[in-house]
Amino acid sequence: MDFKVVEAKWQKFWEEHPELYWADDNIVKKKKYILVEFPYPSGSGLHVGHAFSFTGSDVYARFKRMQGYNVLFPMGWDAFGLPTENYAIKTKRKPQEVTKENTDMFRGQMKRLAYSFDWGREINTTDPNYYRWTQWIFIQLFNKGLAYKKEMPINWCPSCKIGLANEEVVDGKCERCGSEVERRTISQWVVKITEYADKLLSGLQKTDFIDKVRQAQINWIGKTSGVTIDYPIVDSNKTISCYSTRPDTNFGATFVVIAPEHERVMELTTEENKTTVEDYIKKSRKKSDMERTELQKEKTGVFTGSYCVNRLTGKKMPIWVSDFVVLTAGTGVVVGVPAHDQRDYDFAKKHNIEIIPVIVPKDGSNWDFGKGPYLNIDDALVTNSTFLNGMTAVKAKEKIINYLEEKKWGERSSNYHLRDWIFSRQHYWGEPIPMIYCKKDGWQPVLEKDLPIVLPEVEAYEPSEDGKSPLSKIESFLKCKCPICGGDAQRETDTMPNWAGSDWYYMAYCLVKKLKTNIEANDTFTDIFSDSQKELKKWCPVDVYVGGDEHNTLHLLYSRFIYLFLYDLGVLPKEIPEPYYTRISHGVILGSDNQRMSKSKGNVIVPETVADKFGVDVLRLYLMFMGPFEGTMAWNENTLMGVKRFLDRFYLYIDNQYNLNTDSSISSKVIISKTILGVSRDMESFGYNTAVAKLMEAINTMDKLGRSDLMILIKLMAPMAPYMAEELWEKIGGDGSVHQSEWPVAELKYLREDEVTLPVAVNGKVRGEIKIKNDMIQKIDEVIAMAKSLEKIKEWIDGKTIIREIYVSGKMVNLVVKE
RNA sequence: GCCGCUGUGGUGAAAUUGGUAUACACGCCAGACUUAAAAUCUUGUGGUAGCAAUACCGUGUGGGUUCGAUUCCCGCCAGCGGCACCA
Repeated sequence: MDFKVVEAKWQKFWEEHPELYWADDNIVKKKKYILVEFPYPSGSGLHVGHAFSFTGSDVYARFKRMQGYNVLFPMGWDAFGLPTENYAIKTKRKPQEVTKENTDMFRGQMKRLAYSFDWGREINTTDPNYYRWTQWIFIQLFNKGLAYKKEMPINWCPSCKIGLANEEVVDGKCERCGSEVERRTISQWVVKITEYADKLLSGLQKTDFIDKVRQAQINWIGKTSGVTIDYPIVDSNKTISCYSTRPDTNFGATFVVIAPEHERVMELTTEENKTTVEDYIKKSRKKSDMERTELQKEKTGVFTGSYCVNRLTGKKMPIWVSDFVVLTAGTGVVVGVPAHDQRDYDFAKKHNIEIIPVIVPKDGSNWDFGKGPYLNIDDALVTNSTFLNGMTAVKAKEKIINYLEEKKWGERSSNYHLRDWIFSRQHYWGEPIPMIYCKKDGWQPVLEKDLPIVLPEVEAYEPSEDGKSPLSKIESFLKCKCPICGGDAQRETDTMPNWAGSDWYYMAYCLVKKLKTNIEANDTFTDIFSDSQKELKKWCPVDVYVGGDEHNTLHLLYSRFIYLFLYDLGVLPKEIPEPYYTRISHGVILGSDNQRMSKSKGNVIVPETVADKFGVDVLRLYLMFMGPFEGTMAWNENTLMGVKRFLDRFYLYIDNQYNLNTDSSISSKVIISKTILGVSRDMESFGYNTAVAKLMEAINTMDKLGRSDLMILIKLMAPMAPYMAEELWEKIGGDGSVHQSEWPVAELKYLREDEVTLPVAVNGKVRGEIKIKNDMIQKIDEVIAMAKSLEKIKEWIDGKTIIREIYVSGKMVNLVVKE
């Protein structure tokens, strides 16, 4: 088979028949929404990771279509982002143009690799018709009080010249470029995702994510529960609040520590400590997050001069400042119980603070507090704590929280690892945040009729040292009128983070036809949403969401949040509380040296090159055969050659007999039925490696087949090798496109074998086998008698006593003997 | 430290979820075709012993449950991924 000729032929055919892969909004048929993460269209084209996940998803989509589902399998472009902006700056071109080129390239490559996307639903996050919706969503967040402007210390990447979300900082370095991140204080838009922490947590129960993903989400949200305790400040009528998950140890509290960035630090600092505290704050501000965590053994800190009172014991506790306390965790102030917390212990030791044990081992043994804190919770009893004495730590925690609440000294509360979401980016190539600042009216959202706020075409997009967005230098963009008073006002010049466009793209695919609807005077976006209930109800939730592990926390959480928010807003169908039903995480392909592919290592495999050399079908089949879909596996040219051999053999096998007038032999019929069953089951669970193995086995063991069974084989092959299947389907005279043919169903009569081979074991070790007719399966005594009469078995049981005879119906016989 | 995952031939990996361990593929050995090579095809291929039938051992490791464990339970070892001074 000359794959180049065949590919060209069918590519043309598919191009002329896009309806093959259209999802139908109107037809009454069971639906399947199969979503694969849309790519960032970089200048280097589709890489092998894309090819892998797209092929896996495509095989599933084709399989489901053939099974009679109305399949929605869309594709689009997550096209805002720094690489394009940087590239545009370097080449002095417009990001819009560069994006257009890149998406054209990606689309072409995808079509060549035969992905059966519904191209009628293509979306692009940089299309103003798309991002006006992204902007509209932001306005809804603002209107509900979930988006607010705040002076915030941010993670600043000096190389990208951009503020980064906490999530984008890895090991104190910029996730993209690897430069050391600095701290800067900038006024930023922040989205209160924390308000949805509990809903994001409980909503997980309505999904069927794989455990790994579910756990990742739970850990990321990181809910703990405890109590916020107010400690009165000495010589003041104020209090200071600390969050604690271990109030059961609170009788042992001896000091309080406040984070250096905390707004109340100076208020607590007495005159004589002012200079030392100020010095300390300055020093710790200079430290990057990296340094702060690197130096974790050394618990530095200074005394503020103030004290507060532990009302449980009446003890005066000194208030210290230390950068081991994280401002954004809890209240940013920590109560120190050195006897039962490693960090508190280290701090107390260093600064000579009293250590009071209040938890002891249950078994009465002595703990040497000179060596370290006692951290055990399970086998511990409370002591030295008046009314808590003798209780287990768990019981004491409940009791003390109730007590503190009664006394109004504290309040039961929860804390989350999840942080509010910094939404501002000081860059050009992103969605403009649709807000206006008026001196008189403050921050106001852009009126719906004025959406989208389109990115102006600019000459220079370089980010600047002052950290301001390039848009701030464009007068015509900056200046505007206040939507309330009509007076002079200024536009927000920050743009949105990359996540914004991908937060709701799976919904956009459903209502793609309405995305461009004109907003008339009386129309609103909400109206269009309401008008789209039919489409949303039709397709959502996403049945299978295929993506990479790297998006299991952030993207998945952000987009779930946006969905839950819009759901509460009432614009989404009531019966669909979560956007994604299942999540499949695809594996990673390493270079042939078992290392991550990278240009510097020279181990990059380009899918197009492989397709040029061996054909698309070989590439696709090989990707599916490499190993389990979720696994990490290395590229191996030898295995690829094996797959090529198989495809050649498969083609010849059909080509040699499709016009012979033979009938299938019974044994071949049996193999065909088993293969149908096995391949279908494997495809259902993304077990493509074993699906291919079963097809290989079939070809290896089968003799001549009749026409209808050859057609079945072609169909089974169609999702993975779409070109060859289409070619063979035409040869054999099948109707239309093989991809619209019906998925075969195994014939039960061939699956029912009339003879079963049973292994016979003695003491669990297989020593022989018997063949029994089907109607014998239930006859226990006869089967066991047969087993015992086997010559080979006799050798093992003669002269011994059979103490047990086990017959697992239709499975095996086991005889337990004793000397 | 916390959470999650993985460990099976020379290699990538299977095993219908407790019932013949190593399917399928690569690699390797031998053979056929060829002047030769490549390609293709055929046979063999977990280890040890044996000419052989066969026997014993064998799924990281040590225990346990069971007639029977790659599969379930407990401990350990190694590796991978994520989070981490979160109070």
